[in-house]
Amino acid sequence: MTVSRVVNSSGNVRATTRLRVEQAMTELGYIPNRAARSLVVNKLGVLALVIPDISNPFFPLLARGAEAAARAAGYTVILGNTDEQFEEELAYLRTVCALRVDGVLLAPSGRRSRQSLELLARQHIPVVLIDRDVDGIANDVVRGESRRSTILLTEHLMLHEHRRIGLITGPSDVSTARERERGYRDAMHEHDLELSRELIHHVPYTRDGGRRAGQALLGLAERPSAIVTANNFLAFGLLDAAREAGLRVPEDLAIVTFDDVEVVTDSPFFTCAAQPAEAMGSTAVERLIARLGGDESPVRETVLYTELRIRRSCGCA
Amino acid sequence: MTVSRVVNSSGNVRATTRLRVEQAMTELGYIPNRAARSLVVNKLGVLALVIPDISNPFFPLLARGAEAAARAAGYTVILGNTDEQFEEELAYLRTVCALRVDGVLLAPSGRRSRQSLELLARQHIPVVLIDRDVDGIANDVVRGESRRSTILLTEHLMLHEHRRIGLITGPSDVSTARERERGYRDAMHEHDLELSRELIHHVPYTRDGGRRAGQALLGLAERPSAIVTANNFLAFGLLDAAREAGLRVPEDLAIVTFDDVEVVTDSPFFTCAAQPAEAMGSTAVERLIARLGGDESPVRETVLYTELRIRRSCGCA
DNA sequence: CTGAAAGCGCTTACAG
DNA sequence: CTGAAAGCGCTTACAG
Repeated sequence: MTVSRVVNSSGNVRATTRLRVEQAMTELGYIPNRAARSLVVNKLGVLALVIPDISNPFFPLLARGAEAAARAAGYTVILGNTDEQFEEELAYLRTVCALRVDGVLLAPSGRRSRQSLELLARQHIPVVLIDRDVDGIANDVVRGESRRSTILLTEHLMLHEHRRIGLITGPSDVSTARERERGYRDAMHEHDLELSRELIHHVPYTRDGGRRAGQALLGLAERPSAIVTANNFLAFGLLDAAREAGLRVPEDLAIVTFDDVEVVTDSPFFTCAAQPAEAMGSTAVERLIARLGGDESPVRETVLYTELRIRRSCGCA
Repeated sequence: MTVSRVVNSSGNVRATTRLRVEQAMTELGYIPNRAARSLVVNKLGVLALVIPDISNPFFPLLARGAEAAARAAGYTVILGNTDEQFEEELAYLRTVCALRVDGVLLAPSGRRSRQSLELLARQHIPVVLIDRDVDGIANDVVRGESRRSTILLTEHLMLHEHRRIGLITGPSDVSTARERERGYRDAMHEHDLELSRELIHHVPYTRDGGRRAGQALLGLAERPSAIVTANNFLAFGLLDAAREAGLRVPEDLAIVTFDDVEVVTDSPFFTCAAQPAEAMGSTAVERLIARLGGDESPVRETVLYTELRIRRSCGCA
């Protein structure tokens, strides 16, 4: 009991007693058991972050932002990777429920993640969605601006006189993929450009997905002179396809994309909409911690704006 | 008690009783509290993975390998990022000790990580070092082969007739940086090439570090015609410096490096020693789980070999 | 200022 | 086959 008071610096302890306790603690290397503590105070001090693809540099950056904000608030983040598989997501969430983490940040794998949210709601574990939203259920979400940014990207291609413009986006299952498609469609429509089905491809958010969609688009009788891709992997895959087809970028094919991966690339090449990944992570943590602190304000959507970075892949000098 | 038997399928329970329990469980959405369980069985089912730089794609890959192996064995991995700061590492490890995780995988920040190992030993938490070793203390370690691979890289440059070859490696604090330096020195010595101090640079494992060291090397009165870098960030930084100096790679400057980041790069450009990051993660987890299972065999060093990938940055067609 | 009692949600060992 | 008792390492509320 007295030890507990010293550890938590709660209540009054005589100075000499405190010293004796502290000395014994360092002597024994005593570290209080937080799992045991959590049993009675109902707080573990741990937040779970669930991301769909750890090999996409966007998510590690987001994780770093989350971690920094969590640490500042005295929380530890545990990270889970789902490889875009709903089953893995659900399994991981069951585990974190069993661990009784205080809250969850979830970048959902897709539409079925609604079940994930239902599980967490039932366990009374607060969640903040991150990067992607889930249909049919209202939940706090922190995400990037997708639609408007894609309009800007598409219009930038039009400035370069492109009129036949293709789109490669992610699975229609994923909110960001749909929003980016919407932005593309809006821009094309707005400027009276042809919006044909063969110009729009939904594929997994992978390099191979981008390559396949690229092959299809570049194999078209009337091939597009420019293509918008919805993330960095898709852009690289498209670049692969262009090379295979013997096309130069941007001379023969202009490309603009979502996401910037400048940390791990040579000289930045892609004109892109760069999402503030770290800020997304930290903002989501702040929202979650507010909920943990008893904030009962209405469900909130926080949209962080992206920055357009003009590089060379669009045809700019 | 009966519920416990059903949950753990231990002991005998009448079929009808079991059914009633199971029904109640799904009805209530009951998920057993693992923290409470751990208090009595002394096992949490959680492994901590501590990495120094989540923004370096090498570590997320390693994390994915660790996660897959852990999941296969029924463990959950929690990930911590230390940003190469020993203080962060120690703080994170204190937390995982307090959480009473079953074991730790540690990619240490440097020499001072010896204290980390001492902390964990004192708490009787098994550790496996990963990627990097720590001096002055014997511990299981799973790492890549650094010295011999660097010899091969350096000799490959010699095949291209280079004789004045520079090295940019990480902090001498970090075992991989030292081993790679050793490989470079051995190769140079073996072939009677000049080994001068001005040709060897120790810098942080960052793009900026690579750039600064590159500026220094390329500013030399007699500048090297080829440079070995000890990781992917250093290689990109050197490329930046080469561009600033108006040098073409590989025509004016040949580069070979450690680590391959093909997932997130355009067409693979760097001739490199590619470490099997995922295998390192999974192998380390297997070692750790063996220790958890009571394996008391002598401390073991597991060295995974790298693959030399010949690309264009060295001057090969 | 200090400590004995009760309880958090589990499991182990024992009794019936 | 089922359940009451004790205990894991803590904290809360109370007594002294």
